[in-house]
Amino acid sequence: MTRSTVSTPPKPATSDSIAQALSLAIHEHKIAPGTKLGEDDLSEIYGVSRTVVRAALQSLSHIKLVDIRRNKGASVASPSIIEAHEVFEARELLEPRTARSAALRATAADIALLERHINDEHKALDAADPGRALYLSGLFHTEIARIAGQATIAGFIETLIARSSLIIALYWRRESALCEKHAHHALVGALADHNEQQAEELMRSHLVDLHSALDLRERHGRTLSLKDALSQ
Amino acid sequence: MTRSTVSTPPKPATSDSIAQALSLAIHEHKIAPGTKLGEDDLSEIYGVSRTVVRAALQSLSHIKLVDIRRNKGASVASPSIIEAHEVFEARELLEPRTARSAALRATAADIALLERHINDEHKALDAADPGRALYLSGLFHTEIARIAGQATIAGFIETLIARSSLIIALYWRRESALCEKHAHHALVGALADHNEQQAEELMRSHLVDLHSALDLRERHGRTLSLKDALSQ
DNA sequence: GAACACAAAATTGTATACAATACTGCTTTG
DNA sequence: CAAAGCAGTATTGTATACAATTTTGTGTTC
Repeated sequence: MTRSTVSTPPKPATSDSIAQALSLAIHEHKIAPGTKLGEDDLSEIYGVSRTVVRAALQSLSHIKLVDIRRNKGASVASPSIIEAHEVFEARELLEPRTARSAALRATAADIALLERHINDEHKALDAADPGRALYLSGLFHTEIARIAGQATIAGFIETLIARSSLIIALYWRRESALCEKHAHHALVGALADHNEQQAEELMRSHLVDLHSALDLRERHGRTLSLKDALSQ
Repeated sequence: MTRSTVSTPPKPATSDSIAQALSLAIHEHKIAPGTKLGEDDLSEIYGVSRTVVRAALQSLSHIKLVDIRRNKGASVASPSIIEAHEVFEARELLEPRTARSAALRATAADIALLERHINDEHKALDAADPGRALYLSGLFHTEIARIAGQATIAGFIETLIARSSLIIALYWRRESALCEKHAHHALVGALADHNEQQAEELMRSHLVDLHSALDLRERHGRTLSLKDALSQ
């Protein structure tokens, strides 16, 4: 996006930039849950010492995006079925309320921004880049939390959405025809109209739809934990 | 508590143990908001290198207990009035729901544990140790979140309670006669009876009481941000 | 041939050394 | 005398070196 020259410019990567790059890659499903994140590999990739890589990994582990086990190193987290339920239940608790607040406070600029987000999302889908579409979809939710003006809760939601990305990578059912484009569009409409009740209700049903589009049966649970235990 | 011998035993402190020790000290108001947390000082105190101290500080900064600014080091966070409101609004959103879930799931052992907590709280108050009483009071809330069985939300609440401790240190009004002992006791009663509605309502009013016992007027805001800007 | 034991390699945890930045106090100057 | 400039000190940021632990591969034994 920034510079499309041949090689990456020798920009001094900071721990934050590395965390963000990894976070983006995870969001876009470029790195699968369970993938080992070796410190030496990353330090070579980003041209910094392990010190700063470790800081980035620690940062990501605090939001449960990566899993650090002592003397075992870091790997992309793979949430269990229980955790998956918890994350979506938390979202169903927080986000409808947040959408209501956002409906109260949304300005014309906010609405325009959200519509641009949706537009980008469609473009990513048309470009057959579902990873980026998923990332933008998460950004849409984050943006609503920001509009609501509750930075604390917005922070929580941000981590929940990050974890949702992992959950979707693990448990998404192909069969379920997801058409959240409409859901997002309707939500923006409610926000633009300052219709609090509708915004809250649309957000709730949207999240319930997402939640039920996951395959969170037990059988997978066993497979997952075995695979998890084996994965390096 | 552990060993009351003369000097501290040469136990190898880990980054987690340091973070917990600092967290406890902040909870108990042994360290005031704004206090500088120099890396060299801490590394000497705990007998480890700055590496592990930095990890501990980073960990605490992620839950907003300490504030790290580049090239400026770490200091105990001092939440603004806006942040204070946000924290309590978030608590008022999360905790009543959590209390409801806890009322459903609380076992006899849970109730006994909570009653022991309240007892300890009273003992700390009698021993004229309000810092410890405050810490135990926070632990009471954390425990309820744990009983509710939603680890994700419980984690959020834990960070909110930690930040509440800072907020209370900054904005508590002496005048307000706090008698939350009764509130906690009544809450345990509702949990023991599995009375969801009452538990939710008691928690909500308890939090509203706490919130309104803070002095969050603007005038302090200016004083605070000035002091904040000056405090190294 | 399978299982165990042990040695070698790789990886993470911690400490230390060096570089960069911010802070302090003095001197100088108007 | 106030204010700005400058040198010295202190503190943080990063890289590297070493220690500890885990993993891997090989050889031995039953």
